[in-house]
Formats: sequence, structure tokens, C-alpha cells
Amino acid sequence: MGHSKVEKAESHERIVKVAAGVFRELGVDGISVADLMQCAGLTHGGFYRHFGSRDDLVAEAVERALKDGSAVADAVAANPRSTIDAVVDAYLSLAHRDNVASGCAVTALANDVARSTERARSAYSLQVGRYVDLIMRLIEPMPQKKRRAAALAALATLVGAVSMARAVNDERLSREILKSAADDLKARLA
Amino acid sequence: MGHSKVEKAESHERIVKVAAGVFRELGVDGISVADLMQCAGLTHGGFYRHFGSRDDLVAEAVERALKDGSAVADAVAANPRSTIDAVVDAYLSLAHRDNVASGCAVTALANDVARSTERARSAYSLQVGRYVDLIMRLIEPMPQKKRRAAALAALATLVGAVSMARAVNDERLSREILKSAADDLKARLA
DNA sequence: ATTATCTATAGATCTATAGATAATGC
DNA sequence: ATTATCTATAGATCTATAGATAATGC
Repeated sequence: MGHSKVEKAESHERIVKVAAGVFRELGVDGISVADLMQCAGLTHGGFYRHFGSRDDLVAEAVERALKDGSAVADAVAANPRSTIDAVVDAYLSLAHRDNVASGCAVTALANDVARSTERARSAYSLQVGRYVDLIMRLIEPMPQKKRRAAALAALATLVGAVSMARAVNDERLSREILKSAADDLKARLA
Repeated sequence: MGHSKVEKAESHERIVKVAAGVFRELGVDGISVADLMQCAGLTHGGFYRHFGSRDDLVAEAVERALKDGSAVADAVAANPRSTIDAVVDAYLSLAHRDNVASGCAVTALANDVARSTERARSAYSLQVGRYVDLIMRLIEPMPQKKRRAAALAALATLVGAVSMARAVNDERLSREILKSAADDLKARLA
């Protein structure tokens, strides 16, 4: 039974981190407060010392998921020698398709966020903007005018392809979706 | 209190129809059996004479939503003079974005289906195949070899754009997503 | 003294079932 | 006689709260 301010901050961090993963995997309504707290190594009674309500955690966890889910993209952005092809291949990889809990939340939480609080939707909107900016920088050779529109359309292709690849239960079709989207994107952004 | 076989079939139909809409709008876990039955004008006790379990209704309602949601696409497919531009404009319209309950279930149910039964996922896979076939027919001028890949990538763009347009709470950005995707699709499929 | 966490539980809600009621259909 | 629907409720689960416990930090 830890009690210091440091330990409380660590508990809070652990709850949000667990929720950010589980919400992406099982949906925002896919797990109870009690089960979440157990996953974080705590009992459910302590929950309300950290959050005013379940919705408060949802908002904070969505923000966290959006940040965490762009880890790969952030790494790419930090390296000036990165290419758009590398981003496309990473986003449309089998690894990303199969690891929802650590993957991009713009895809994993799209439907949940559309039904969620303004706070969650604002965080989502900001993250979309960040992705668009990243893609724009990576396709600079393209004429300036159409660059933002092309980046938005490219992001839509990435998100839609991974969404469908996860929903179908035909492995061959799933891979075909990812590969077709990747080939198409590389060709049109080159 | 109706009791004929015809009336039972009508009740069943009404429950599935209501569920197909509400599940798209609120998510598969977004409404209780009792509330669904009330929406269908029945009391919740009668539910289990129609379905073995809630999951059975989910599977049937997902199948129905996938069929209903392609109504516009089906109409386009039936008319030999239809164009790919008409499909793109309809799919990426504000009307489609704002009417989730009657819209395309490949977008609205993607995340729920990924976590659902094999039956629901099979229905989803089939519907993806139907959309791809439809788009392929509409872009016949394109060289045969790349047609299927282009159709899959186009479908991904449609699905991703509507998903994001619904999740963001910035109306300007939402419209920009739809318009950018539409312009990009029309240009690359021409 | 304060507070982070725990145990226990209240109150609401959800799925599913039991038994009653009122029609249909042989 | 059969059955579609209704009322009522059992049993499980979920969010949130109350009060106890055990550590921190003045």
C-alpha cells in the first residue's frame, strides 16, 4: 500500500497507460473500471481518487492513446532522412495490423471517439493535423498547392486500409488490402 | 398482442432493422436488449423467442447493416450509366457522414466487427468484396492488371475519410477531409 | 494531519429466464 | 394445443461511494 505523491503519480500513470492500450483493443466500453484497476495492479475502490468519473479517464486515455500511437510516426519525423515509403510500409505492416493496443489510435478509436466527449474529439482532431503535417513534409517534391489535399487523402487511405484489414476474417484479403493500399500510396505520392 | 406467424416475422424484422441502425450509430455495445425491444415497439421479455442470445442478434444485425448500408452503391451498380465520380461524391457527402445509422457499415462497424464473431466478420469480408467488384467495374478504362489494387485502395480511402470526418469535432477540418479525399480519388481513378 | 489505497456495499443496469396472458391455427 | 408477447424477477455486472487502514509529510 504505497502512499507518497510520487507513488500516486505512478499509479495514475499506470491506469492511464493500461486504459490507453485496452481501450484501443477492446473499445472504450470493452472493459470495466474494476478490471482496468486490476490490470494496473490496484483495486477498483481507489479509482475515484484519480478520476472524477469513468468518462474523465476515457478522455485522458484517448489523449494518451493518440500520443502513444504515433510513436513510429514521431520517430520518422525526427529523422530528416526518412521517406514517405517508410511511413506507409510501417503503417500498413502486419505488425501494426496485429498490435491494436499499441497502434495508431486515429484508426483504432475512430468510431469510439466520434461518439465521445468534445475533449476526446479535440485531441483526435489535433492528432489528425499532426499526421497531415508529417505527411506533407515527406512529400515536399509535390507541387505545394495540392500537397495538403494529397496528405489528407493519403492519411484516409492508411486509416481505411488498416480498419478493413482488421475487420475481415480472410487473411488473404486482409493482406491484399494492406499491400494494395501501400502500392497505390507509394505510386501516387512518388 | 399479435400472435400470428406473419406478425412474428414482422416483429423479428423490426428488431433486426432497429438494431442494424442503432448498432451503427451507438456501437454494438451502445444499447441494451430492453431498449432495443422498446425501439421496436416490444417488451424485452419477448426477445429470446426471436434470438438465442444477444450475440445472435448482433450477428444478424451486422449482416443486415452491411446490406442496408450499400443501398446507394447497389443503386449505382444497377444503373449501367453510373460513374465512379457519382459513387465517390455520394460516399463522401455530408449526408453520408451525418447519417451513420443508415450509412455504410463497412465504415460504421469496422472496429466493432474486428472484435466480433466469425459470422459477423465473414459478412463484413463479403461486403468488402462486393464494394471492390463494384468499383472495379466503374474504373474499367484502367489497365486490367492494376484495377483490383486500385479499387481496394480507393475503398480504403473512402472508409478512412468518412471515419475521420465523423471523429473530428472541427467542422472545417471534417469537410476538408471529405473534399480532399474526393478530389484525390476522382483524379487518380480518371 | 493528510491521503493513497483497500474492503465492502449501495444502487443502477444488463442478460436471460419463468410463468401468465391472449391470440392463432389445427 | 400452440405460441408470440407480456409482466416480473433472478443473478451477474457496473459505476460510484462510504468508511477503514496504513503509509507519508508537516
